[in-house]
Amino acid sequence: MKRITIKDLAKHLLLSTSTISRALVNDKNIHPDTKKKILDAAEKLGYKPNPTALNLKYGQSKNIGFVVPEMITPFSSTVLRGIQNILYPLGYRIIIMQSDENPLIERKNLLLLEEFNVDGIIINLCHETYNHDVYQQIIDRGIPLVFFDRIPDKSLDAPKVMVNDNIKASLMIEHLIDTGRKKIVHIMGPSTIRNATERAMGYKRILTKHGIFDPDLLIKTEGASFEHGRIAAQQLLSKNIEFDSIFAFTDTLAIGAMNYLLEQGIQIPEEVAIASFSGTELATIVHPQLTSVEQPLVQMGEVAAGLILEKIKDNTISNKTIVMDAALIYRASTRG
Amino acid sequence: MKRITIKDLAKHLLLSTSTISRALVNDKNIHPDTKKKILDAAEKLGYKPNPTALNLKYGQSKNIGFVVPEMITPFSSTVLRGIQNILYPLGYRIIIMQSDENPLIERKNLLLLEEFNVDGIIINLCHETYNHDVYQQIIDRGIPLVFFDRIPDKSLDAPKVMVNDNIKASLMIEHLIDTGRKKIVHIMGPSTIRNATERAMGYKRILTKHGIFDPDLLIKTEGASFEHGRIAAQQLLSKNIEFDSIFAFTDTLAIGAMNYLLEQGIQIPEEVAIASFSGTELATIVHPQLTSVEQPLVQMGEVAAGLILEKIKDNTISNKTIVMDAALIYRASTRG
DNA sequence: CTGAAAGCGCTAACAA
DNA sequence: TTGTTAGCGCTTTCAG
Repeated sequence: MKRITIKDLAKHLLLSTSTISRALVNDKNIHPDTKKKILDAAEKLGYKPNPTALNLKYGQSKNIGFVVPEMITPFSSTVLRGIQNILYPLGYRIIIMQSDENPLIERKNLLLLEEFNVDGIIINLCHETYNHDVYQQIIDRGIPLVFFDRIPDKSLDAPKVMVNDNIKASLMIEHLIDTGRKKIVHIMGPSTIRNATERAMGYKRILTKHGIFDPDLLIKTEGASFEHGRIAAQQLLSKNIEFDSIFAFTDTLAIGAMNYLLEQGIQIPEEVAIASFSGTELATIVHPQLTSVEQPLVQMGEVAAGLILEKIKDNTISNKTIVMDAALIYRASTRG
Repeated sequence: MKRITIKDLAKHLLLSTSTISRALVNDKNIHPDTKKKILDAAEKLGYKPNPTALNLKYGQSKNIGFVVPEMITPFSSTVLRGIQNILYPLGYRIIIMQSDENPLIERKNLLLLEEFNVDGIIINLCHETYNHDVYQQIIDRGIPLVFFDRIPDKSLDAPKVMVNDNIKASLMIEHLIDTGRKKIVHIMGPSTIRNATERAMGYKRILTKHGIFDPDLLIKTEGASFEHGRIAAQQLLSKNIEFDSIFAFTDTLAIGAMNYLLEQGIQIPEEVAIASFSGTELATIVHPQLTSVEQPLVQMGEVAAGLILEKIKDNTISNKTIVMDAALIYRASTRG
């Protein structure tokens, strides 16, 4: 079942390979009749261009790397959808690497992608500073690197796609206060993640403004999994800390915490309101459904894909940081 | 930032490209000193082999297609992890395509993968029979095609990885009966999916054996999303059908149904016990946690990857169907 | 308008 | 032990 090539067509039609190629690439220097004959034959014999040959010729792999902390939650898969929307029609392939929230694996993944000869990499960090050298190295080697969601600090000059974590977190806290909550816990993600500190800053600022900031209510976690959320809630209860609401760094933390509270017989939202930050479907598949800051994940993917295409076309253009809007969606977990 | 090639090394060291190549591929016909010199230079200049050139040379793309109905739930991402475990170390890239549970998109994806020149495809169907012709065509063209989870009927000769849906469903129903449930609803998936009919058969067989099968308790859905689960639960209530438990085709259906019942103030598991079939993390992130048949997803991925490697190596070997074991995990949703 | 030939990076006969 | 050459599939000068 050998692939049929341009050569086979040439032999079949007693023409040169260059003529065949001309017909196929819509070159003007070809007689319409010849062209038609070739196209018909190509169709009949089931000719398919070999992308590998083109890649070699043009020095591109048409592969884009996509590096994310995990794909278990819908967060990255949703962003991926946006990326695919843009990149697949253009003939790009996307290679996905999961870092398991482990900077060492992230590092390995990045190096592997370089081996794979990708034309660019879109990445959501698992740890802000750990692999700074590798990011810089990749950029220096001329491979476009686009960051989204968890981006590195300003010292790294690269295209970035993000939302305004600080402000959106502030707004969510304002909402909790508006609905009568006073003892607002924040389950903060690891401070090695920029978003975690940004969201925490928004939280702190508003509470301070209202004169109700209490450091005991700020719980820092080691990670952002469901389990970390559970543990945070457990801590709150075991320390006998009084609270009437929780704002969590992510859906996963919020859900983990909520489930633990529910298991302890605590009423959500009557006794404790819960709000999160993400934009994944997870917020709506739990009961009660979660109030949360919803990021436009698909569009973030599309924008990231657009940025990488720009850089692939011309690596010298200056790097944009795109700040996207996120929406506060109020659901049952903060009502009542 | 041009990539450095074998040619650059040759020029640099005043050697021929073949000698360079020999050093790089560990050929024995080379003087140790020369070899060392070359390897050192390669290291120093940052030489990286160009996979595209090799692919062209050997007629392989080292790309494997992975086609799934969706990646929003952790199901496919977990299987993917298993596939990556096996395939990444071997230098394969994995191209992921989501079919959105739409046979037309699945068809398009498959065709696109063919264009992409993949060496093989691992697929979880979104509809059993609709694209039968394309599957056959791909196989006929010599591209190994491995099915997992939702597999096609016997008429298609290809490697398959599955669990024993029928038996495991039966065991779960027995469990519900053992714990005192008598009016057991089954939320069945679309009958265009083989697993759905298999699991439904297990359900029906056991209930019939116990003389308590009631066709009114078998709800067929149009899909397997959370929303479909909600709708099913809604139907049950609006039709005033009495039931004390639900066995759902998937986690998603179970969760959708459970949330609807919870919203209506129905106690889970006191009034209605819920069990599902899947093996994803979803079962443990809801409250109460779901009893379910857990498939060994990572291993399924590893096995599928193994099967495709076998077929890539020798496409003439006969096709195996691997039936994996699944475990019944009892959680809070069926207690009490 | 068409053909011949070179070249993308690499390997593998075949010579030397 | 090393060098020369052809070729993987395709496009693109350069001749004709």
